[in-house]
Amino acid sequence: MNNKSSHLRKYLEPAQGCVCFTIRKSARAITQLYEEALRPTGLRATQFTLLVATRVMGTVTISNLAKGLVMDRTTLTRNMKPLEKKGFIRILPGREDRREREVTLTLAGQKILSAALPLWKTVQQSVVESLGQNRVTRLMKDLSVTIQLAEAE
Amino acid sequence: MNNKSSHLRKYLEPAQGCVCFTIRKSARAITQLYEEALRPTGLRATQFTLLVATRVMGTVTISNLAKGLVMDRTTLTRNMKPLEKKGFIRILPGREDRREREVTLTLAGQKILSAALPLWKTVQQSVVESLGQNRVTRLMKDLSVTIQLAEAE
DNA sequence: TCATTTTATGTGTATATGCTCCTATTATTA
DNA sequence: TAATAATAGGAGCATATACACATAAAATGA
Repeated sequence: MNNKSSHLRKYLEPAQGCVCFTIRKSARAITQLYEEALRPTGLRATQFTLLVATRVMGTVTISNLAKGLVMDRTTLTRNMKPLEKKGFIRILPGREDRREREVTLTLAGQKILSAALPLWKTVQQSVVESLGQNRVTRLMKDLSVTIQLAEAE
Repeated sequence: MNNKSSHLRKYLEPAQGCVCFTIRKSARAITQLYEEALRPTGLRATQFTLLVATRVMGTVTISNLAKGLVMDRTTLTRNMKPLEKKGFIRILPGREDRREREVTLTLAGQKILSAALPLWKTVQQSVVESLGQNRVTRLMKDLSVTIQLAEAE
């Protein structure tokens, strides 16, 4: 046994068994598929998510939206920038509380979202078919528990 | 039913059922836990991963390492920069093939890795305990299948 | 051998991520 | 009510991510 492999055993577990690494790797992998599918719209995976979330939540503040996305508040602010620049969302000062900033989907935002929806549906169905509905359902549940772990902090 | 919610139904599935969104959200959440744990070492989650991978693979080229990590080659090149700057890895031109660049762990890299290992172990065990070993095992398997989906491209 | 192709890598650009420190506004309390 | 605390948000900084394009070197083929 040479010097290189003498203590390798120690590092096989953090290499292969690390929950963080595996989830991050999977995030990179799955993002490839969705971004490939959304490319005709010019939307990134995150951007599609933000538009959908804004659509579902209606007019919403930065912090509330960030909580729902388990995303840092400052990250969300910056992620909104490209969408605002393209005119898909509008950010206005809160009327009741002037500290707040209210995010709203514009008409252009609704249009791009409508265009993106069938593309999302296609790749989503493709992924569900490849993985199998049972595995997807199970995976989503298990990931939800993982997410709650961080939310509990 | 007002105008706002009239077609909301369409967007509940992409909001709650999107595999990409859920995995990415989970990646953000779990990364918080591991980076919090690794903070005393000054290593980010990705950096710890890169050091471990380099340790396990021994001297390795950028492209081969990128394949193993399911990470874009150019992403890996840039991710290596902070580690190189801190002296944890060394990148040298390939001796046989001068196009290649060989990544090696330095002594300082081995030291920081040794220091980080128990911190990783603690947070990993904590996560496994919180999620339950069964769920973790299942989750890792399901995520592996997801990763293979992108590798098949 | 020399032209062509393939391979390994880097750069420019844009977005994604979150921590620390800062300001403005609202809420609380002495 | 005035001082203080709490809250919402932004800016600076560093890292993470990957596509398009460019370069250098090795492999291939006529």
